[in-house]
Amino acid sequence: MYADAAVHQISAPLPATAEKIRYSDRDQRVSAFAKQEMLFCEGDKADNIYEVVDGVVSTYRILCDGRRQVFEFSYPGDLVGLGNLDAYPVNCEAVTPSRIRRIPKNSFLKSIKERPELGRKMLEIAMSELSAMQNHFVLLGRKTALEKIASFLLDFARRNVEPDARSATLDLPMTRSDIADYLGLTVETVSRNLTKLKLRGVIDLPQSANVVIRDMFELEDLAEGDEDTV
Amino acid sequence: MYADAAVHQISAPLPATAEKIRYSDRDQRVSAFAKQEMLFCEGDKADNIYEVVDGVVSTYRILCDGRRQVFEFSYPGDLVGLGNLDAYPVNCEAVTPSRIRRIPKNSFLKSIKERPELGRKMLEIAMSELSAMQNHFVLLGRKTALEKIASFLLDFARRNVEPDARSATLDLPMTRSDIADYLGLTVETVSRNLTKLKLRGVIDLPQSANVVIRDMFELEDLAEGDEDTV
DNA sequence: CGTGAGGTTGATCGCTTTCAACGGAGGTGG
DNA sequence: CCACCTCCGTTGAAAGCGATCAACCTCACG
Repeated sequence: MYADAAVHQISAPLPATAEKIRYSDRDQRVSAFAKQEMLFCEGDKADNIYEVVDGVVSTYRILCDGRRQVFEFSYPGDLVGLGNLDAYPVNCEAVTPSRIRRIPKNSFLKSIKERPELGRKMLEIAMSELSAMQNHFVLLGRKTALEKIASFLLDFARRNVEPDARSATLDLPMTRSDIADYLGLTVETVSRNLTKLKLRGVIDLPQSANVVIRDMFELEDLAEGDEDTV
Repeated sequence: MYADAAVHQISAPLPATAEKIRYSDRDQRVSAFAKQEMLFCEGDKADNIYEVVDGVVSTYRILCDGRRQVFEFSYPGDLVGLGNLDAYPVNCEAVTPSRIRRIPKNSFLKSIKERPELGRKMLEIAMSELSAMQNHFVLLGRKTALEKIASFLLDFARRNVEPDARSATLDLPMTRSDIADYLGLTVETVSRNLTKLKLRGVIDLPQSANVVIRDMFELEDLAEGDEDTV
């Protein structure tokens, strides 16, 4: 459902790239992670890069007093753990039971060195990652709680349904706490604003993990703060 | 002062790279921009990349209702306008009078294609950019106003003074409004918290653009929210 | 059936925003 | 050269949004 790689091109142009990376021992390196199991921790030696084969993982950092910021959710085809530091600067854990391919950083770098076009592809990916992050800066810095929730649902919907759909059914793999820490809110505020959207008739919430977007366009308006005409 | 390229290695490993890019018409492409003059606007055709030779520029986006989010300040040696989109997704304007080198995107891409090691260098830069952005996510999503201000001053100080200095004098090139929009605050809140830091004796404010950090370590504590022991 | 984690809702608090007034610095024109 | 004006920054008062604290609900699981 949410992990449907087939409809996952928009914000994750990685599959094509990842597919080009062929290792002799490629499939032995895929292993399973339970929900909430760590792929790696902040400070661990950054020897590997990970490709999400199936499931969802989150990347986050925790401040000394417990505050947490989730940086991104990664979906099948996405790579995590990339970076030029010796140690991972972030934590990474499975949000759902996942299958993850471990790619030794050395061989990854070697591949890039051997095939410049691969490096350019990676650069392209990094760039589009950068521009995707700009949207999130706007969200964190300038949007209200309601706008954040609307934007989040919309982003999630866009990777799972055809672009011009007017409605959508989503199965959110992450908890309210994950969402809150991704949007810079508390769980209570996330919950309250989901309820608010439901009362306004923009979405439906058959179950807590199941969101039905009734009107995509209205949600888009709310996400941009265009108005409050509901 | 703030534009001292010599002490500008930490967050901008670009000079070395930029220096490797030699064009026959290299110096003809440097032009001057007045304060607040736009280098390019959101939606403009992204034909050029710009290197800050001297001065400071800001990159930002504005929502339809006027809310603004500044993504970054770029300093001498930094490149702006990179990206794989046809149109710039952001606005870019000079914060101070600046000298800017325009680099046609074509020739830039050609250079990368011709010299793979340049592409790898760029990838490295993009990566470290990504990890720098993570710090800003934490700041925007989880830090209080005081922590944001402290973090901002600290970041700015780190690019202008030797790493182990206990105090520092800064000349902030940007306005309170720029700072506010960078930190996701209002000008009033920025002003109030600078005053608060001053009253606590952590900083001094001889003039509004001039900040003296009296105790770097204390500022670091405040930036991380370690405590409020002042 | 009991238990515990995740989710929702209510009441209250407090930080940041908003609205408003004022002060100072720089620039322009009389 | 000075008066004026405008922009930027600061400060005060009040409002509002999201956080906090707390209770309760729901559901999966042992």
